[in-house]
Amino acid sequence: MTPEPSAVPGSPAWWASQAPAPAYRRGRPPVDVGRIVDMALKLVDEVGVQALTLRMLADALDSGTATLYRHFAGKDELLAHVADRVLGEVPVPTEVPDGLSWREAVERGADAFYRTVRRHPNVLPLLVAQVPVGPHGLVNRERTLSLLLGYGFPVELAARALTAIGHYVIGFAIQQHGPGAPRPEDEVLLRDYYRSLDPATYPATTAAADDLTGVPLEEEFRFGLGLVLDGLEKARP
Amino acid sequence: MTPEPSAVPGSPAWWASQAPAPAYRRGRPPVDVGRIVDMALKLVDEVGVQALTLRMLADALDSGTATLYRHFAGKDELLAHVADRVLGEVPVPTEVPDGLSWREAVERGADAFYRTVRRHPNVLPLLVAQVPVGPHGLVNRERTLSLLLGYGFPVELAARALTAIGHYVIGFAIQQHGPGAPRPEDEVLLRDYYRSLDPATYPATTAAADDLTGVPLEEEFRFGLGLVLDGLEKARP
DNA sequence: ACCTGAACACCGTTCAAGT
DNA sequence: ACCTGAACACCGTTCAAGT
Repeated sequence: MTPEPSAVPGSPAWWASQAPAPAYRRGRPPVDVGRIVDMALKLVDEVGVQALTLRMLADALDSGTATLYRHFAGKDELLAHVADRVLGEVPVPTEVPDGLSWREAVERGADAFYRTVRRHPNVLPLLVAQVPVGPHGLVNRERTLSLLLGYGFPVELAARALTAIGHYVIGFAIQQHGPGAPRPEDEVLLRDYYRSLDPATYPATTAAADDLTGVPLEEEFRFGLGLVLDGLEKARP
Repeated sequence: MTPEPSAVPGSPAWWASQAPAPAYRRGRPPVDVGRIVDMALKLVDEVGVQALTLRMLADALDSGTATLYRHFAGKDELLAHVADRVLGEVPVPTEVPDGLSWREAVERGADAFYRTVRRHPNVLPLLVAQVPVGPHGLVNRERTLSLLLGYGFPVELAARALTAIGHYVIGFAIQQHGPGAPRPEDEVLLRDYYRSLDPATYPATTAAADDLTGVPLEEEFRFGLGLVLDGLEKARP
C-alpha cells in the first residue's frame, strides 16, 4: 500500500503523495524548496522550459545538481511545482463581489487569469500539459466554483462553465503568447506572409490577411470570451 | 538578402523559406522526406515527442542520425513537418455543403478537426506551440475561411470565428487528451482525489467532484463548442 | 555526389566520497 | 546527517572518412 512510486509528476496521484510541508527536512537547509522553485520560475521566464538546465539552476543557487535531487525527484517534478507556483499568482476573489453581475465577475476572473499567464508565457506549455491539481490549482478551482455557485449556477453547469472557460483562456494564451507564437514584431511578417500567398489558390486567406493578424490581442481575447459567456447566458436557468 | 538562416522552425518565415519540393535531391534517395515524417509521426504516436530520439528514428529507417540531417536542419524542423502532416489528415470540405446551415457545417468541421487530433494526442503539444502556417495548415485555414465567407460571414467576423474555434478545439483537446491528461482509467482516481479533499476547505470542489470528472468527453466538447456557436449566432449580422 | 560511423559537447541523473 | 564533485548513460548535432 505504498504510494505509487511511478506516479507522473503533476498528476493527481502524484500531488496527493506530495507532503504539503516536507517533514523530512530538519533545520535550515541552505537551499529550500521555495527558493529553488522561485529561481526555476525566474529562469524559465528568461530562457524557456527547454533551455532551463539543472546545472544552470544549480549554479544560480550556488549549489550543485545533486542537491536539487535532494528536494525533487527530477526535472519534471520541479516543473510541476513551477506551474503551480504561477497559478498561485492569480488573484481569485474569495467571495462573491458586491454589485457585480455573474457575467462581470466571470469576465474579471478570466481576465485576471489571462493577465497572470501572460506574464509567464514560457510557463504556458506546463499549464496546458495537464489538469492543474497542485495546491494553488485546487484553491483556484474551489474559489471559482463557489463563485459560480454563489451566483446560482447549478453544480453541473458551474463545472462545465469552469472547464470551458479554463480551456478557452489557456488555449488562447498559449497560441498567442506561448513560445513559438509570433512575437509582436513578427506580426507584420505573418501578415506579409498571408498577403504574399497566391490569391488564386488562397483567395479567402489573402482577403482576410489584415483580419487574421495584427488584431489587438486584448480585443481578440475578449471577443472569444464574450462568445462563451453569451452561450452561458443562454444556458443559465 | 539570403533567407533568414535562424528562422524558428514552424514560423511563417521558416515555412516560407522551405522549398515545396526539395530540388537539391536528385535521383531516388534511400530515405525521402515523406518516409521520414511518416515514421516520425508513427513513433511520436507511440512514445511521445520527448521520448522520440533521432537515433530511434534513424534505426527504424535502417539509417543513421547523420542522414536525417541531410533532410532536416534538426529535430525541431522535423517536428514542424510532423505537425503539419497531421493537419493534412483533417478532412476539410472544399465547398459549401448542400443543405447544411452554417452552424451545422461549422460544427461538423470542428468535429472533424477534433477527431483527427484525438488520433494523435502526442502531437498536440506541437500543434499548440505555434500558429500552423505549414502547407496543410494554410490549406485548412483557406478552406474554412471560404466556408464561412460562403455562408455570408463578413471577413472580419469570419477571421475571428476561425481563431476562436481553432483555439477552442486545440485547447480542449490538449487538456483532455494530451500527454499528461488523466488517462480514462485514471478518471476515477481524479474523482476520488477531489472527493478525498476536506469538504470544509473545498466545499464546492467536493460537491462538484462528479461533475468535474467522468463527463463523456464528446459531450463536454460539444457543450463548450455550443457556447461558442451560440455566441457567434448572436454576432452574425 | 551522396551517405554515415564515430566522435563531440552537453544533458538528466546517480552515487561514492566528503564534511 | 546532510551535501556534492565527479562520473555515467544518452541526447542532439557535426564532420571526416567512406562508397
